[in-house]
Amino acid sequence: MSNTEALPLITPEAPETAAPCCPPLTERPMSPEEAETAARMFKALGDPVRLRLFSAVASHDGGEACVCDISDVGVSQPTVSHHLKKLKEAGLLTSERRGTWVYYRVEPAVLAAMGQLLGTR
Amino acid sequence: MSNTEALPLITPEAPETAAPCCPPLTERPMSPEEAETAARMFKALGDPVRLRLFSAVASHDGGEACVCDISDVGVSQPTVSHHLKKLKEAGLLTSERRGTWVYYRVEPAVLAAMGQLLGTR
DNA sequence: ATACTGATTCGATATCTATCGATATCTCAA
DNA sequence: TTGAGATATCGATAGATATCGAATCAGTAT
Repeated sequence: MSNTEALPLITPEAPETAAPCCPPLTERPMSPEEAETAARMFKALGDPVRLRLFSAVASHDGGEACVCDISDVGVSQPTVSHHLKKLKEAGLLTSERRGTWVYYRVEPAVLAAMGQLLGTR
Repeated sequence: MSNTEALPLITPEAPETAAPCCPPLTERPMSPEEAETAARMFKALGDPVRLRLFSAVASHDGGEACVCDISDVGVSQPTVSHHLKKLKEAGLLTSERRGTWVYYRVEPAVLAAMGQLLGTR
């Protein structure tokens, strides 16, 4: 098993039309379901190593980075791989193999969705 | 006895001038220190129960809520208290006792800081 | 094929965390 | 002072998670 399924923070079929998962945190109390969905994202970014990996990808030229470009975060290579998988499972990153290397990129609608959640505008 | 110190996402002395902890995630790779600080926040919101509690406080009239107003999240009273403490330790909430009740409110600079982190604008 | 490099998966482990019931603390009122 | 209601702390526990080395898989080049 372990099919690394992206969890639907935003509708995976049509990321352009991306309806964010939830209204702003401050608008009304979140429902249990909304909280479950949104917490997955926050949790994924709730580890320093993952946050650095995510930031490294997000800030990299062309909006994508090879694992080899970002692995220098002070943990072993399997651990890097583990964290990237978590970010992928949370729907924050996507990956694609091109030849020898695997490239990760930020799922664009996600940042917008999180921003909306925080009520920033 | 465990003084529940707020961690400095923003400078605690002068929340009005609040310099956020970090530049946008997408601007450059975060440093280990920045990641450590920011991850604490995300981690605090990375639990569904905590997210609901936070949202309940944030959306409550007057920007604050008594524990009794928000405890209906499906877990025991000690667990609610535990989660509120975590949110406080992460610098997301503050609390004040008024008579019999304890009121929690959102640390206002925090939402802005998180928004900035996500690069939403 | 064989060898080499990059990346993921596996299996083990130590630590962390969410949860609970019981208990303690605090405040007000009788 | 005694009692009751609201929160917080304590102690225990089951489950999650970050981490590693070893093994494996996937491509490329020799």
